[in-house]
Amino acid sequence: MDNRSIAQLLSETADLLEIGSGDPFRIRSYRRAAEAVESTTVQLSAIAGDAKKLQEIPGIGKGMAANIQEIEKAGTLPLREELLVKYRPSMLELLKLPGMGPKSVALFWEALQVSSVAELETAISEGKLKDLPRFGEKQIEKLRKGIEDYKKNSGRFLIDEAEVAAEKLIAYLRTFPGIETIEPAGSLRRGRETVGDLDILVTGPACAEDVVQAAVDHTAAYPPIANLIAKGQNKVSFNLRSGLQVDVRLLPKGSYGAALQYFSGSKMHNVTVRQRALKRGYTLSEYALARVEDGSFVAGATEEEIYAALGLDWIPPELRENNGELEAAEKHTLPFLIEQRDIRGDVHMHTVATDGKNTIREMADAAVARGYEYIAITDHSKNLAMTNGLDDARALEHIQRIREVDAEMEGQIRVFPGIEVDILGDGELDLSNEVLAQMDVVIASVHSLFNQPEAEMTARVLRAIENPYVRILGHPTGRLLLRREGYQIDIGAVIRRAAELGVAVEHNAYPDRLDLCDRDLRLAKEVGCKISINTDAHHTSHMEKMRYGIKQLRRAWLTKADVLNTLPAKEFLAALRPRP
DNA sequence: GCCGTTTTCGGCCCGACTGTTTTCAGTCG
Repeated sequence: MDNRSIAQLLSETADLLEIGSGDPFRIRSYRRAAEAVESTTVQLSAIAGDAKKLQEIPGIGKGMAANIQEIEKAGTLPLREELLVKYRPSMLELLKLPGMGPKSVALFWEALQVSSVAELETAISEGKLKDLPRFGEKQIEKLRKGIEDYKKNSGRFLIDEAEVAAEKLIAYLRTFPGIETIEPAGSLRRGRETVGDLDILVTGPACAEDVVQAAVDHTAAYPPIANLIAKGQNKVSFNLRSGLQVDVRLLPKGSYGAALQYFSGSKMHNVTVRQRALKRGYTLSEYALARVEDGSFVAGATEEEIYAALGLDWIPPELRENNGELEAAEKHTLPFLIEQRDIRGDVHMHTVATDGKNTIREMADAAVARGYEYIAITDHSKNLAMTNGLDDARALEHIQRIREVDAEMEGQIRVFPGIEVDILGDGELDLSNEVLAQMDVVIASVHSLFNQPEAEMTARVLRAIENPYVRILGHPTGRLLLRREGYQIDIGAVIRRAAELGVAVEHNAYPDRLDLCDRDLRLAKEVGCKISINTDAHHTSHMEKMRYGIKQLRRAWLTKADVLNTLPAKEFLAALRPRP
């Protein structure tokens, strides 16, 4: 089993223990172990036979090593199964609702036998929550809203999860002789932040009509399949254990481009493209572009030849949303979208000084390996007590160490001193201006001010960016995909004011964050607000997540020129808001 | 359940916010 799945089992066990109000410290060690498993670079299945090696991972002791061995052997662990008899698996889903913790799940179960989102919804509409302690009007309304938001997103998966699932399947399919090209289509290819299901298109000699059956059988024999939905002539559909639905289509080379175009969507883009085809006497299907009068073949092997036959430049999948991309493709004015390799630095990251997992030096080395020219170390400030946030004195010491590492790197990379300072309830920052003045990169972030009225929330953030030392606004909307809609904030007003002040707004590239949606990013570009894209890395491996954020920027039509950290080190600093 | 020991058990990042209290529990980061 892969590390991610092991981590998930451990973390679910922690949740269940918490619902059963187990020993809080025992619960914490399950969570810590889950985190450790997730972030270790060692593949656990490779060392599962050796309990000593497992225990070398910090957070894994004797008992947890045994648990992991049991998971490898049996696919689950006894404690979890035991708890799932007592409680219901659907309770884990309840925990995902905003404001729902283990205590509330336990309460609803004991008092009302409510164990799922659907049952909770019914209980609310029947007014059964009213008699429960701690649940007044506001709490109930919050839950109602939370369920609504949850239902909007449920059944969708974060882009990185979908991509990992796609990569594994692709590696498996590649082992079959005669399969040459495999590509994900659908919303994954368009770079949507979440995907509903996975569309994989396959071609090669093995997909020719007369021989495709063997390749179809091979696909249907993919070991991780949890539930085979359908196996047809050239299509296999199934669910993975995560619930993600996958459709694999095996197509002859001649129609591969047409299929890729068709299944990449979006729906509205395709409608417009087909209308255009009809106007020119063609008809476009997932098999080919053909003449209307006699059905004769015009194009189909590649997307390029199809778009070209319609008088269009090839359109990057991220732009296929019927937002003017056809007009631009016709006039040859499609933008040169930003690419991963344009990014020269990641300027929001944490170290062991607060809640990061690596040292300053380790982060710097990892950034060198990625080819970056600079990074900024921006640990938390004291208001985030649980992260061991820095106060003025510690922040000053930390800057000193950052400068030392910067010198150690001897120009291989620049390491800028910075801080992610917290915005307090009154819009003030929790470190002194004297200290902030020492930092190259001051990111002001909202962290813990949920459930404020929108006007209040917006006023606080606007107040915070008036502080002349603030150079970047960190996770400006605070949204967490699939879990919560985000802070209630007038992001338009914030972006406009940031533009006036010269404060950059951050797009957090981490897949469950992806702070700004494409609408916000387009607005930022429109009003001249500077944008910086960062991963908020708490571990060297997190820097990899940059590519998911890049897709969002591309979807918003952004180019290299629109993003601050595509600049070389000196120019980057110079482009930040000038210090007083 | 992990860790670090004064090796055998005690300590384990904690403060802010909210809504419900009438002194606090639950959730969040």
